[in-house]
Amino acid sequence: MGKKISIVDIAKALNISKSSVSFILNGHAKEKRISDELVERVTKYVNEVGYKPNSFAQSLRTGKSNTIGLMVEDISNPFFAKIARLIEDRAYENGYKMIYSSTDNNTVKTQELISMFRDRHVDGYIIAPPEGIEDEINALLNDDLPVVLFDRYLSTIETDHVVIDNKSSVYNVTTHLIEQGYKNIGFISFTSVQIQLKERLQGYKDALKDHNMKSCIKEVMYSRNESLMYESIVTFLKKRTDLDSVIFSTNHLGVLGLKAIRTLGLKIPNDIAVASFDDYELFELTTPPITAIAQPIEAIADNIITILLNKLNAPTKLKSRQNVILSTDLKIRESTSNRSKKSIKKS
Amino acid sequence: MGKKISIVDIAKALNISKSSVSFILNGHAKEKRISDELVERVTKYVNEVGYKPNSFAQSLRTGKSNTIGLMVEDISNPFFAKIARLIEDRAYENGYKMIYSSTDNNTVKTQELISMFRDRHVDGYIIAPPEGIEDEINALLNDDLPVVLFDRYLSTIETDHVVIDNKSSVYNVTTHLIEQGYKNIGFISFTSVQIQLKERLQGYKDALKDHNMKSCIKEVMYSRNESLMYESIVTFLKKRTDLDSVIFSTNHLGVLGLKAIRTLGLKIPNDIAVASFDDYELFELTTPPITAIAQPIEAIADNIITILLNKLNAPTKLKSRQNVILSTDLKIRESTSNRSKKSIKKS
DNA sequence: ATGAAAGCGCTAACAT
DNA sequence: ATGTTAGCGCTTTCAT
Repeated sequence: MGKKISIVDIAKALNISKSSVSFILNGHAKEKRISDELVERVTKYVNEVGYKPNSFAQSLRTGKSNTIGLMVEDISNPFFAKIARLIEDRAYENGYKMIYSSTDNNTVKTQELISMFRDRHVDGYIIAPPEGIEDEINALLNDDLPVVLFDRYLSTIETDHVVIDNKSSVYNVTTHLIEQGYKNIGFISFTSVQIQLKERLQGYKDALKDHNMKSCIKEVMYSRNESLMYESIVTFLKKRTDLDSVIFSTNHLGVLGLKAIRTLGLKIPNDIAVASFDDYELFELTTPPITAIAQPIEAIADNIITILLNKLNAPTKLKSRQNVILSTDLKIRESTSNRSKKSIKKS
Repeated sequence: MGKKISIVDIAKALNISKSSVSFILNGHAKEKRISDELVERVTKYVNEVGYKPNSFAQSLRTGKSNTIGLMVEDISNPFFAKIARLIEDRAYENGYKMIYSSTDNNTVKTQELISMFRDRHVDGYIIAPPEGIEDEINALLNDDLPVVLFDRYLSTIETDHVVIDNKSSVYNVTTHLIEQGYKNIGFISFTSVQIQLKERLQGYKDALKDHNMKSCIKEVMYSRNESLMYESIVTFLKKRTDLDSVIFSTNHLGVLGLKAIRTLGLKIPNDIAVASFDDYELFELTTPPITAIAQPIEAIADNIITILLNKLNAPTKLKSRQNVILSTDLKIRESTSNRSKKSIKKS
């Protein structure tokens, strides 16, 4: 079969040494001053027989795998799926393969994953890190492996990362709700010490504080069992009927929240206004459409892969750190439309 | 660094030969009748120093990569993203890594991808094949590489596949619309010879024929440029104001269609009833919720990976073929509710 | 300008 | 029961 042909075979066929073939194949022909005629002959033959180098042998020899490892929370989450797709395209263009995995924000699973990626000699790492993974990341860094974090970073670790301005994004949407006349704004997030969620929460708190309003926070326990989280939101909304609006801190929660609100028969925005982090196709198509904080997905992916490729190609350990903070786009839709008129009707 | 320790190092440290170490590591201790004491000593040491075999050397030697390659149309499409996630979990449980890629239904890109996967000695292939890829698939099969097709199959190729009953699914939803009193049912699909789309179309045609109704079909040209497809749908809907209902043949088209309908200011289901292939979170949350054909995602993923793992572990080329055809679940929602009452009002 | 040869880390057939 | 050894296919140093 085609795959079996090796560099020796082609050396034999052409009656030259395998190292010459290797040099030519790797573009060292010039510096080795190999005759153009030979180069020509080899290239032609290689194309003819469709020779492909054995990547294991190559990697075994060079220690490089031409692979980028991507670890996200959940590859089936639309936000991460889009990012993955964009990065994948750029990586392939640059001759890199991708291998990705979902961490479920589970530290142990992530440790295993990192270990597995290392076994496979992944050349570069792109990670949306869960909590408690500092040591493993540091170990990668110590071994001079390029790592780019995104979506969140680890405050105790100095490495490149691409994130968004979570705090001010939520500050803005909260302010928006306040300006629209909402008085009792709830905030629904996950129980988590992940920095991006903490920042989002802080943005909410800051905005309320600046307006002398009091907060109402619900932290849902993350679970792979959707209905558990859903029930948790339902219970909360049932209890806090005083809320006139609510902000969800992720698209995942936003979707669950919308289901809960629908089940409870609440009307948006009359009974309750809704805004969510992460824009999502769905939010445009609901009735009414949902106000959302849109992350600049293309820019995020673009920054990540650009930084990583740079590090991969860098002469050697240029110890420069790039921390990119991108801003978001608040898409104001009808789910948070002006409350004042309704207030008059209702109260 | 930890990664540098090799089988020779541990042989040296323990003052034994590297083959003994290898045998023990690969579980051949019994058959080689190696003393339990030695086994114990080696395992202990290995754990202590955190030795991990070099996967390239292993693969180079054995020709196995413990990797499964997955090729889907677009990994950021929720249907494929979910499938990928489910398969990934099962694969990891069984010691396999996943590497996946989006084909964009582009034959040339898929050829390159298959070639790349081969270079990497992927052990098994899971593919949602685009048109015109028969030769490459056959080549894989000829080399006794396990291939499982899904979502569609290639009629000229005999290989395992997992698909759903497209024709009767669409037949059913069409019949449902007819029973609800709809008289002018449109069908929007992609211009494509992909078998699953052809079958869906056929289901639609059959249902209309059985009820002596005439069809109205729009085939949208696929493009990575969303707005092109969107415009195409808008134009169609504007022209065919006689339609009282429409079926979209994929979730992608369904979402674009909903946007178009919203833009045109049409009310669902009064102005136009809507049903779509592929259920999707979104379809439950729109107002009204959209009737959809739900694919049994878990079952699909489960069948795929089970078949593949079986082939991977099979003694040797057991030439059994498994063709699984799963049935779908028609989720009837308000977007296709009874037309009779409205007809009275309107006509 | 070209070739010989070492060796990356591992497995397994073949000794002993 | 344990050790020796020959590669897997490639890159690259060193000789010529």
